[in-house]
Amino acid sequence: MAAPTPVPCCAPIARAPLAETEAAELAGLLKAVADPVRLRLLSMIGSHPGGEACVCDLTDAFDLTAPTISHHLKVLRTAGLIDGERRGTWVYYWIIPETVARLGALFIPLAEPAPAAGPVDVELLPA
Amino acid sequence: MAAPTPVPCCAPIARAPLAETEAAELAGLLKAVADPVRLRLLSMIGSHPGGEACVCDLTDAFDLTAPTISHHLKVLRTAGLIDGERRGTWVYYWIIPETVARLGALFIPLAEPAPAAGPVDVELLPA
DNA sequence: CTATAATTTCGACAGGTGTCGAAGTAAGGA
DNA sequence: TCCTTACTTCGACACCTGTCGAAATTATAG
Repeated sequence: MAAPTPVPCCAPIARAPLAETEAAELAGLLKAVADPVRLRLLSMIGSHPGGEACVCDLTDAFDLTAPTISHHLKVLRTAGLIDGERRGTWVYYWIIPETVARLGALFIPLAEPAPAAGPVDVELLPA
Repeated sequence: MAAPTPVPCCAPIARAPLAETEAAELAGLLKAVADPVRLRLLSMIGSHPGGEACVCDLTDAFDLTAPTISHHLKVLRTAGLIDGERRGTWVYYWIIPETVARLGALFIPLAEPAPAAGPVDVELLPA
């Protein structure tokens, strides 16, 4: 089974009208990520060697106080985008890839501009 | 040439630390979409037959006044997510798929849960 | 040319959000 | 035990944002 799917067009968000509750939930997730600092935090955590970063590694990269960084990390954590734990003196955070992928899945237009194998005949929209 | 890429792991956002300017720009895009009403508007426009929708079609689906809907449409348009034009009495809007796809590209973890063909050994993160 | 309908712009206001400094908590070291 | 370091919580404040009603704009119909 390689392609039982009817190869639909467009991103999921453009395929069928979003329900009210679903929209509210997704908007919450998006709000968490719709901030330059949090976007960079997420990126720094995810790209850190080992897949996790200590808060001390993150704070120095910003012109912000520790409470502010802590606040942003809390927002990301509450949204389910990262998780973390204290290990001795330091607190480490890591990305929850499932949640990140959920965001991407909303907007991807079906297939990446990747070396897709298969009968991919992507047309984004008839314009 | 089908795959000169070294098959990287993770979503782009988790691959390398986002630059400050890039983060600011992307956050702007995300802010535009981080609202339940705008998310639904985008979805309704994109899924409308013909790929475009009249404002009159959109307004009725919400418990909001026309000025408010107009405001949200303006936010989406300013962000480059939709465009529109007046045709006679009505104003029509349509999605700009490029911009939507750009959002998705940030978060997709490389390959979809699709029947990927190739030496794909996706592990999102070593947890 | 006036009336009517569709949409946008404008001003105003309540509520949400990012930031800080000060204080609190937790762990390690002298 | 007390001090220092790492991080979080708490209050406060400026600013941004979603919403509305009223008025302006654009186009069609009489």
